[in-house]
Formats: sequence, C-alpha cells, structure tokens
Amino acid sequence: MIDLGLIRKSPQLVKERLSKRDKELARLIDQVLDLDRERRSLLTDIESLRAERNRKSKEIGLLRKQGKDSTAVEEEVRRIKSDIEGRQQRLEEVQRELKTLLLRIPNLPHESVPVGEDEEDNLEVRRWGEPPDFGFEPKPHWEIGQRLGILDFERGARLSGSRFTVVKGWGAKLERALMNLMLDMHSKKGYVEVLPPHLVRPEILEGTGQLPKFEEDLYKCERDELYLIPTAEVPLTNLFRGEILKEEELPIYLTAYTPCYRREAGSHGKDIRGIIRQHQFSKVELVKIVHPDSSYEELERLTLDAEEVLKTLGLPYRVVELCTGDLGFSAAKTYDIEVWLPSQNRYREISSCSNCEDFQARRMNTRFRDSKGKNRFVHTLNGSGIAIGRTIAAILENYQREDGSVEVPPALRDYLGTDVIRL
RNA sequence: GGAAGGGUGGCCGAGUGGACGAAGGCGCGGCGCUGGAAACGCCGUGUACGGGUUUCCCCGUACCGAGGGUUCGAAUCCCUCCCCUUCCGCCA
Repeated sequence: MIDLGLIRKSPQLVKERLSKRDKELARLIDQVLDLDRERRSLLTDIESLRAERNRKSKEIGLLRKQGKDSTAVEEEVRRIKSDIEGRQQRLEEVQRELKTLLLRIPNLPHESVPVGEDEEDNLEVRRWGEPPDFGFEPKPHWEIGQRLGILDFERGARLSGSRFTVVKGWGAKLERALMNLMLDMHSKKGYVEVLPPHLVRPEILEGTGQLPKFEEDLYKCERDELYLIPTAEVPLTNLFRGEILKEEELPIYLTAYTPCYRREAGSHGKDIRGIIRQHQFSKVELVKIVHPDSSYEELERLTLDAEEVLKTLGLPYRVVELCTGDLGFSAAKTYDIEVWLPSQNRYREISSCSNCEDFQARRMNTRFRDSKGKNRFVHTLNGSGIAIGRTIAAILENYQREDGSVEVPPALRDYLGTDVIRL
C-alpha cells in the first residue's frame, strides 16, 4: 500500500511515478484524493459531535448523582447520537472504498528502475557462464526426462490434469538434493530456515499483495477460508505482521523450501510442454526484513545469494533489471535471474529478487522502533533462491549428453549420490 | 469434534455500567542522594488518526483479542468470530 500521507502531500510525484508503470494509474490517485478529502471532513464532524456527546454524558452521571433531573440532557444526547450515526454510515462507506482502491494500486517504482513497457525493455545487468557447445542437437528437458523415466506427464495429467507432472526416481531424488544444497548454502549465509504453513488466511495474502487483486491466480479451500500459498514469500514475509520489532533484531534473513501453487489463469498455451510452467512447483525462497536505510544494499546481496546457487551448479545465467512496465505489483525494484535453456536457445526466468520497500510492511503493519523511539515500517525483500522445477529443467538440458544420459553437476554429486543419471 | 478456563499498556496484573488510557508492580528514562555504585526517594514513560500551530507543543477522537449490539454512557452487559491453555475423543 502506498502511503496515503505521501499521496496527499505530493500527488503529482505519485502520479508521475505510477504512470511509468501504466498511464491509467494516475486517474486512481485523483479518486483517492477525493475520497480522502470527504473522509477527513466527515471525521472532523463526527469527532466534534462525539466530544460533545461525551461531555453531556458525563453531565448526566453528575446530575443523577446529585439527584437532579437529567431527561433534558438525555434527549439532547439522543439527538447528537442520531446525527453521528448518519455521518458514520457515510464515513464507513468512504473508508471502505478508499481501502479497496488503495489495496489495488501497485507500488511506486524506485527512481533507478528503467522506464519501459514490457520485458523487451528490461535491462541486462550481467552474464555469467557460457552456454554449452554440444556438437549435437540438444533435446528439450521433457524429452530427456521422459526417456530417463524421471518425468511422467501422462500420469501427472491422469491424477490432476494438465500442468501437473509426476517426478520419479532420480528426478525425485534430484529435487531432494537440490533442496538440501540450496538450504545448506543459504543457512551458511545467515538465513534462518523456516518450515511455514502452506495454507494461509486471506489477510496474509493481502499483506504481501496477492489479494485482493489476484484472487483468480490462487487455489482456495472454500470451506476453511484458506488459500494455498503461491510462494513461500507469503508466509515468510507475514511472519512478523502486526509486530513492532526492536531495531537490533533487524535485519532478519529467512529461507524456506515449499511447494508453490498457482492457477496460471490467463497463461493458456504458454510453456505448455515440460515443467517450466506448472500448477505446483517447489522453490527455495529467500526473504529479508530490514531497516529502510539498507534495503537497496540488501537487494544487491540477496540477488548475489540467489546467483550463487547457479554458479555452484555451473548453470549459465544472466541478470536483468525489470523495467517499470514489467515490475510486479508489490515491487519497487526487481532483478530477474534467467538461466540458459539450450532447447529454447534463450535465457528463462529462474529467480526474481525484489525490494518492496514499505509497501508490504504497511499492509501487514510490521514496524520497528528506531533509536529515537519512533515506530517506522520495515522494508521487505524476497527472492527465489531458486525455483527447483526450473533448475531441474536447466540441469537436464545443460548437462545432457548425446546418448540421452545427464551428467550431474559436481557440487550436487554428494547430495544426489551419483555422477550421472542414465537409464 | 466435545467440555472448561482465559485473552487488559514493553512485561506481570487489578478492575463487573459513570471522572478509566485504565490501580499496583516490574522494566525503561530523567533528577536527587553518593567519592562512585547498589538500595532508596521524586518525576516521567502507549499507539493510531483528525485538527490547530508547524511545533515532536496543544486540542479532540478512537483503541482493554476482532467485529457487531444494548445504553444517555461499555474494559465491564449481550451476540458472532479469532486465538491461547487444560481435559476428553480422533488421528500421523
């Protein structure tokens, strides 16, 4: 949520920065200002009426104690009360509208974010590694996986429909090995390993920004009013919601391995083959809860921590800085890490590292008490460290051999217990 | 799923319809005492929003798990929900 105070104080600035995402957004700010003006005027009226009511109520108590008649004053208070009620109703309406509106406005992009329309305008920041030179026609991961008996698309669909895959044998072990490798790496860097709930309440998703705007992307358990998490970012970031942290407790680094559930509404026909886009995939997530002064420095380090996984696995990648038009809802700045996929002859997103500044903290009401004793919102960051399904695809493709077997990246051999995956 | 008890400030804890933002204690901060410290004494110590003045100062409103209700007036009474503890049942 953007700071209403900022909108009120510098509406022009807010409009300009939001327009870099989408020209349409500036209009919403005018609506916010109108509602806010009405809200404040109602509030002033109501509060002075209440002050009067409180004064008179006390008077009644006094009169009664003295054994005097108080019916006249009571009548007056009743009148004030009905006066309050009318305005109160309108106030609640206005506040509801204002909140819904505010919850649907995305975060302001940071000044440093390149201005652009879509992913075409993203900025490549750096590359690491060389795409492999095979000397034969590389196969896509779904063919490699099927031939090795580790990816079973037919049976996945039989159980649950399209975009669900059964992973078996060395594939299942690969997943487990990657999970351990990643968690071990991040733990060593000071991230606290967490095993969070995978089902969360609606307000938790509102805290990180998935609700109310992206309801259709989520799986919901209707009877219990719970949603399946689309990423571990959701429970991890919300861990300290409603709390006032001590300044010394910051920064907080968290990591978790969880499955992620996404309905992928609106991505029909995209990445329909293979395991690039699934309704269920695993991911190791990184979350940081930090002091506002250091959040951009923390973003650089978070991104490097995610990159480290790809370096360790020897997978070629590049880092791109998302342009304003491609930025996610809650993010002020995002680096995507894209891994090389030989079958597609291009880099594909495998991690997304964002600084949300105080956008989520405001929604979650997570604050800290600074050295002057003032309560301030924390900054929150998150990044994949990294998506395991896509890592498996990348390993199968980048480490494939002409005979259909797959070499295991050296760093993973002890975790997996083999040097090569073959039939 | 059933039964009982409970949720009050940073913490503990009192408060069952009227001067209660809330006793008391702890903690924290300041001052005093002291060569210094402990102990002791005195004073202070929540948050959010709105308004004034643009100051961290004043005024007002709200907040005693959350939301509704009763009442001239609710921490206190009623309803719904959430959470915690204990016991029983069930279960991995």
